[in-house]
Amino acid sequence: MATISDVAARAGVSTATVSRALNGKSTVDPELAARVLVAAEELGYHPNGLARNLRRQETAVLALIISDVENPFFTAIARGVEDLAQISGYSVVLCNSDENEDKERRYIDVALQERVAGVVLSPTGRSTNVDRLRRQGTPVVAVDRPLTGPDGDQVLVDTRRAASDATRHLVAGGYRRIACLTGPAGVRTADDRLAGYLDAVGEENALFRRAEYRAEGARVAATELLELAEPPDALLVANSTMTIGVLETLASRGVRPGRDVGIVSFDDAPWTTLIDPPLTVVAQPAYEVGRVAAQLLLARITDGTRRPTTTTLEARLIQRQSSRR
Amino acid sequence: MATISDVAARAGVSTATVSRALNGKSTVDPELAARVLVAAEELGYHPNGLARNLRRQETAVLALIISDVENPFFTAIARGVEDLAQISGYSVVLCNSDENEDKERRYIDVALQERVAGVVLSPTGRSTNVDRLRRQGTPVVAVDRPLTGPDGDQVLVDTRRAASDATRHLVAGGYRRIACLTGPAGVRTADDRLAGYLDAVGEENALFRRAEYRAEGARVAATELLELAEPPDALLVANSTMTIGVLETLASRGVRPGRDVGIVSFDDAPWTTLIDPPLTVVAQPAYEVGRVAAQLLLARITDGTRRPTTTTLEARLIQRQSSRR
DNA sequence: ATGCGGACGGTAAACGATTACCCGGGACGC
DNA sequence: GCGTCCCGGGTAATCGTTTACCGTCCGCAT
Repeated sequence: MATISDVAARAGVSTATVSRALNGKSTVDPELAARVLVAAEELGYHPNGLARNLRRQETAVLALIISDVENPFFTAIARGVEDLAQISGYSVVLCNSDENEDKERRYIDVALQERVAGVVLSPTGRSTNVDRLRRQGTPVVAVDRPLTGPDGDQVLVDTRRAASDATRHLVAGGYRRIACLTGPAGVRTADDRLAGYLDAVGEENALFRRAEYRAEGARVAATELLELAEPPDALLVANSTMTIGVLETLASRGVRPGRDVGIVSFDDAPWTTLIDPPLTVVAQPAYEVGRVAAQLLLARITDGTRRPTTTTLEARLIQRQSSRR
Repeated sequence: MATISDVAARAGVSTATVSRALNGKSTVDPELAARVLVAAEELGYHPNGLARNLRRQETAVLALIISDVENPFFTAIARGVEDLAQISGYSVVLCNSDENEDKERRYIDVALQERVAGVVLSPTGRSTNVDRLRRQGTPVVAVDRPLTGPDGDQVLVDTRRAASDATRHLVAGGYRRIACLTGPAGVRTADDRLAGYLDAVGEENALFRRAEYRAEGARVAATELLELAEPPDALLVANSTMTIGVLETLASRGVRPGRDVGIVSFDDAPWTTLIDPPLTVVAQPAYEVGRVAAQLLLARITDGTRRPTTTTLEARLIQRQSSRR
């Protein structure tokens, strides 16, 4: 692969001139510049980004570490981050931590090694991993879930309030025994959504189950709830992937969503209007979360001394038919 | 950020020894090695990947360029690629080309600059972009859509045959006027699925529309079809994102899927069993496509002289209720 | 005519790792 | 006892850029 000296030799100039001509940093005689351009073209020269970044001590790459590539909520975030990064000339490396603290750590190691300019991540658990980034001075923005440690930049959704609003909406709709299906303890969004639910129904009426943020776990939990002596007449489900499991379970037991049991689900997945009845959902501004996170990150990259910011975006309850009798 | 010489100084050895101790390439006195490890730990040393890769002339990074991060088919591929890369110690950079040839080119430039070890991509159009990779000797594997140029490695799905099987299934079900909704001309999968459909119904009975591989375009096309003097009694839809648009259109016009108009859709999205009636689909082995592509790519990276391979995987028709009256 | 300043372009020193090469010393064989 | 071999570890070259620094040349002012 052609190097800068090959180009220099071919154009009959020094490597410094080639670099200057190609980067337009300093002024170069137009005739020389033209020769350089021609030579570079002829050789199919592509500057070696590794060498460049090594020398410049900076990279135009952001790492985005999310907990599930197959969850539309996170891919929407990814799109937001990418769109914004793109216009500032940054590329985005997407890493899938799979809710697995080990994988998260490995990817943080990679980010550290590759000296990425910054990291956007949805922290999987106790954020001891993040400290390593901080110690090395790599800017980090947390999305979806807050960091436990001292304050850093983060972009969150007011998910507790959204959960309590959604629950009150069910109460207003006449449901009397509302259950909550949420994610694992320790996952902040899961805990917050449960807390919002409890805010609305009161501790004494609490009926909830926890499961992995997956269809499979939700199936088991939903079955348990339905087999209670006094089964719930409505469900608040903390994530659209779980809702798939829940709806499958209902269908297999002949329980009609909306009529026999009210449903409100987090995440406005594209299919939620297709089922019968259409699903009432809590729409989270995922794309916006991604955009804001990228903005914050870029701002911090250019100015490391900014005060850390926490941005909280509002979710929106979209009322459809699954929460009305 | 600590460098290898900092570690060397602290451990009282040379940088060469640090490198050797940390990489375990050559044998080092255990006592020295221990000192090095301690020093590295104390300094929070992370080797600079840029410098390492520059020197080694290789990176353990693969680029995966796909045309839509929000399409479950592609995220499943991503997962397949990632899982396989992971176990071989490679990281995967995911890039979203958005079916946009310009973005694709930009990302290929990045891949070239960063000297990634290899590229998996779903080519957006005429693959002139790919030639640049080839010229530089970067291994490439195409997924989902073939490369036009001279042969290279690729992993495809026998989508033409799947389309004709699906169409025949509709014919067997008694549908008499079957339409096909496919993607834009020039996108190979779109053309192949149309071709498969034509294989089954014959040119003389052809009734089809093209649209972007998005819900929006599908809405328009579906409306057109339904407003024909002789509207179709069944639809073959080339992609699950389009199917969302189609189902919305049907619902808004009070046309019942399965009963009034049969439906078969490509892609076994998780929600296809939730709607009423459950959707008959052509399940593509997306995860497998990703795995095989990664395998091929890694094989080529280690041995550039292998003969190029085209792997064609079979899709599977899953019969549910939307294709039976 | 001489001096000075500015612009341009070359030389070489970084960046931080890996690794070819070399050197010193201990072990072993003759 | 001496030569040889081997092993461990240090020195320095190297990867391909960018850029600080410096020399040269030209033009202009005195």
